Amino acid sequence: MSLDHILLGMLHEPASGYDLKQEFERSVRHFWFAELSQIYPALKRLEDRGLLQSTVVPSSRGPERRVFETTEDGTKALEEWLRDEPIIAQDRLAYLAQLFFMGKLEDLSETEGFMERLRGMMATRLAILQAIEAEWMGAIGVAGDGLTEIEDDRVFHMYTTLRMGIHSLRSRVEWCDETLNAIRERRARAATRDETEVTRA
Amino acid sequence: MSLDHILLGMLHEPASGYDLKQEFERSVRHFWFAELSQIYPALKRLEDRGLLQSTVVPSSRGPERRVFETTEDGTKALEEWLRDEPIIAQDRLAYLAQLFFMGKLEDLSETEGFMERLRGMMATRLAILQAIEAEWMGAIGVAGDGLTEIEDDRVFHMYTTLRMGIHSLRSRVEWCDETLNAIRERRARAATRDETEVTRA
DNA sequence: GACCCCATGTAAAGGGTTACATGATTTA
DNA sequence: TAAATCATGTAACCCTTTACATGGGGTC
Repeated sequence: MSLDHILLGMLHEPASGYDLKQEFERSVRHFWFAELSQIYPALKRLEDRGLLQSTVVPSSRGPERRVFETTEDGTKALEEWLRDEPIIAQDRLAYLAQLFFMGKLEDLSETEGFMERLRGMMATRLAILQAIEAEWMGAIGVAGDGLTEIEDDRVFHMYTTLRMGIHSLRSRVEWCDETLNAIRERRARAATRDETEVTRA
Repeated sequence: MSLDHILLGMLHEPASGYDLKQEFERSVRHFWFAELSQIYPALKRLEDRGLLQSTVVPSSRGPERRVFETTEDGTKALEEWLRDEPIIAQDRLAYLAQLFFMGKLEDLSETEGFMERLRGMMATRLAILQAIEAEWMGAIGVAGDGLTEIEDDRVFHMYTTLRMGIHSLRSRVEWCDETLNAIRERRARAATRDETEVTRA
């Protein structure tokens, strides 16, 4: 299971479930999401299987913390997963399903509105990733091509996943634009046809 | 739930669960996937909720077929869903998670192999979608820009989803290439550095 | 006779979301 | 004193995957 391996990957240094949730939001949010209510039992499972071990430590503020660290078996399991074939899951894109059947509404202005809202959402996400990229590049003091100028190999790997998000969202925005153009052309043509008919009548 | 609505969308004419599975493979496979064992109970649920009704009919070959058709309520439910906001689910891209942590292997050739295999998979999928597009364009006898030349609005809607798949996979392949180039540059640089050190020693 | 396609399902297990419960400390 | 943050969890439900069960008809 991927969540388990992501948790193993994040535990290069000891951390609690709560810490790991923060880390999720900070660093892998663009390709994975997990609720706390999913993380806690996952950590317990991993400990039961001997891939993690935990100790309870008092917290400076708030209740006690259960802090996990990787065992040797945990590291082995992670490396095995990293050497696996690329895991590609089935896409399930509900908004494409909506669009696919939207012809049934027999009103292209519905589709136009839908695509405009979709474009907005995609563009917002793209802007967020680009801001993260800019911030990163600033932090490491890199000006030109991040991919070749990054020193650290670990940072390089992380950065490539951000690049994927940017490529992907850019292509989605482009697709929205292509589609919106086509819709507008179709609507314009339909309007002209109607006018001609009205004039003729 | 989206599966339910996709089934409603597909039932413009009466069909059995088995038929609908074929239809899944034929027409929405690039953005949705469902097992038969998921489709049968889904149809039952929809019938219980009054959005579908079914009749059992004998089959020319094999066992009896349970054929479903939409009710008025079913059509209403579908249209409501179509008028909803675009539904964007959380992406969960396991292969990006693998890549994100792959620096831990401390061997860029592992990453290179991984990215080559990933590129292969993406390119294969892209080729499949492009073949479908070509076939389609041939079938409707359209030569130039499909999006504006398609007559039927329903066909237009379906075609846009195929275009999304093509855009998306093309951008993934491009990202793989960008990443592979960067990896090769890094490896070349590392090799040069090693040589210099060997010469010096 | 073996195998594939037609056709319908159930059952168990895995993975994810939403809601609920609890309670301490810090900040406005 | 109210709200936010720290911190850990459980429970119910929903969706998906995998495995199992059944049996007729046609083809090699």
